Amino acid sequence: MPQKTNKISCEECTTTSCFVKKTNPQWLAKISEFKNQVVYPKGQYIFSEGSPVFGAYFIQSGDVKIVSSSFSGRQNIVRLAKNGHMMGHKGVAKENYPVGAVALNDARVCFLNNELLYDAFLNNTHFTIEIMMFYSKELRKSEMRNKFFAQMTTDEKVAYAIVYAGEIVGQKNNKGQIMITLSRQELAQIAGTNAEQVSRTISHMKNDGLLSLDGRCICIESLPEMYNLLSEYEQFI
Amino acid sequence: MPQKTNKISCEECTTTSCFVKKTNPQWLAKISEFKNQVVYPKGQYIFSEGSPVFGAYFIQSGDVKIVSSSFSGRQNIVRLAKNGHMMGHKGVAKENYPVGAVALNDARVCFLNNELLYDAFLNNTHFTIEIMMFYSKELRKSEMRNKFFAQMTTDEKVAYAIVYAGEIVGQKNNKGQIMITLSRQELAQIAGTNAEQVSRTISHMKNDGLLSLDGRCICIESLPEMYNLLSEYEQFI
DNA sequence: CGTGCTTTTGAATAGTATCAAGGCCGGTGG
DNA sequence: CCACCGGCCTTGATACTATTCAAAAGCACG
Repeated sequence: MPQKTNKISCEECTTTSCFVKKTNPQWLAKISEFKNQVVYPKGQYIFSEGSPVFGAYFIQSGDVKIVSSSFSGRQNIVRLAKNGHMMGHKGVAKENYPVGAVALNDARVCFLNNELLYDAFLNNTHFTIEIMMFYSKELRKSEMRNKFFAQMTTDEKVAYAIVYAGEIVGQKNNKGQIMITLSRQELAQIAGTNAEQVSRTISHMKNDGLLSLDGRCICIESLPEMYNLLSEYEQFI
Repeated sequence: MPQKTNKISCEECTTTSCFVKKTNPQWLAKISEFKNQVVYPKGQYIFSEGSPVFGAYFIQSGDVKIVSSSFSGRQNIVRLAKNGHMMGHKGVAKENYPVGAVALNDARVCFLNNELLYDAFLNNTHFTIEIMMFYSKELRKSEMRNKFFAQMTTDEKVAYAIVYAGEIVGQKNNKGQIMITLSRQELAQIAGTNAEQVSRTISHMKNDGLLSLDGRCICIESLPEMYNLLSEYEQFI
C-alpha cells in the first residue's frame, strides 16, 4: 500500500531537474503547499490503465515504468521514468490514453491537479516553455524509435532496450559498471519482442563479452561496444 | 523552385487552426510582418535532412510529408502534415534530428525564426500552452503507434497507413469517398514495410470490396470496414 | 510508339514467434 | 539444514510470416 510519510517540500527537494523548479518562488511555495505526495513501494501502481487522471505526476525519487496493455493481454512498456520526469499529464481534453505507471522501486511522487497545473502554466512562462520543450524532445525520441524499430533486427532492439534501461534505471556497481535488474519479460516489453528472444540475445552478448550475468541481473561490461551495435541508430537515445 | 508570391498575412489567413492565431492581436500583426512565406511546388523540399533549422514552419495550405532516411538508404515517413500543422521546431538545443519535409502538392508555408518564436512564447501564454498541448497529443499518438506497430501484422499496418493517409491528405471524390494519391512506396514508408507488401494488401482489400483502384489512385469504398480492421487499435488515429 | 518507372504477382529465403522441455534460483516449510 | 515447489530463465525444434529477389504487366511521359 502507498505510504503517506512526511511530505518533502519543493524548497527542500534536491531533484534539480524537476520542472516545478522553473516556477517563480511564490509559485514554488504554492505548489509545494497544494501538491499531494505519496511514496509508492516497489510493484505498486501509481495510476492504472483506464482510470482517468486529473493532473500530472512528478517523480521526486525512484524509478517508474509506464505500461500499456492491449486487449489481447500483451503488455508493453511505453517508457521508463526517473526523478525529475513528468507523467500522466493528459492535457485538457479527456482522451482515452490507456497507460498505467508502476513503481520499479520505492518511488516518491508528487501530484498536481489540473487546476493547480493550469494556473501554474498561465502564470509561469518559463515553466510552460520547459514542459513544451520536454514534450518536443520526447516526441522526437518517440518518432526516432518508431522509425528505427521498423528496420532493426531483434538483436538490435534488445541491445537498445538494455542500453535504454541502463540509462534510466541502471545502477552502478563498485567497478563503475551499469547493472540492470529488469526481468527478461520487461526488457522484451521495451524491445517489442518476447522473453525468449531477449534471453537468446543476452546469451550471444555474454559470449561476445559485452555483458555478464550476476544471477539474473545484467551487467554491461562494455558500454562502448553496446553503443557500437546501435551506431546506425545513434540519434535517438 | 520555391516561388515567392504575394505574402498572405496572418490577418487574412483562413487557416483557423493555426497556432499563431492564439497570439494576441498585436503579436499576430508582428508575426505577420516578420514571418517569411514561401509557396513550394509538389515534390520540393521545404527543409532537408541534416541541415539545421533555425525556427519553425507553419503550413498555411497544402500537404507535406516529414521524411527521415537511415544511412542504409531506407527512407521513412515520420508523419504527414496539412494546413494548421507545425513542423521543424527543434527547441533550443541543437540536437541532431535528421528529418526533412517535402511538399506533396503546392504548399504555402510560413517560417518563424527562433528569436521571433521564443519572444512570442514569452509574451503569449495561450500560444505556448496550445503548442505544449499539441506536442503532448502528438507524443501520445506516437507512443501508441509505437506500441501497436510492435504487435500489428503487415496487413494491419498497411490498413493503418491507408486510413491515416486518408485522414490527412485524402481528397473526397464526387461520391464522397476518400481518394489517396500516395504511391505504394510512400504508403510502405508510413507502414514500415515495402512496396510489394502494400501492393499485396491492397489486392486483398480490393477483392474484399474495401477499396477500389482508379489507375494508381486508391479509393476507400468502406471506411467503416477499414476502421473495423483496426478496431483493436482504435485509440491512436 | 517506345522508354522508364511503378505496380503486381510469384517463388525462394531468412528471420522471428511460438511451443515445449529442462535447468536454475529463491523462497517456504518441515 | 535440507527438500520441495514455483517462477524465471535458457535452449532447441518447428511453423509461419514477411522480406527479398525476380520477372512480367501496366501506366505516364516524351
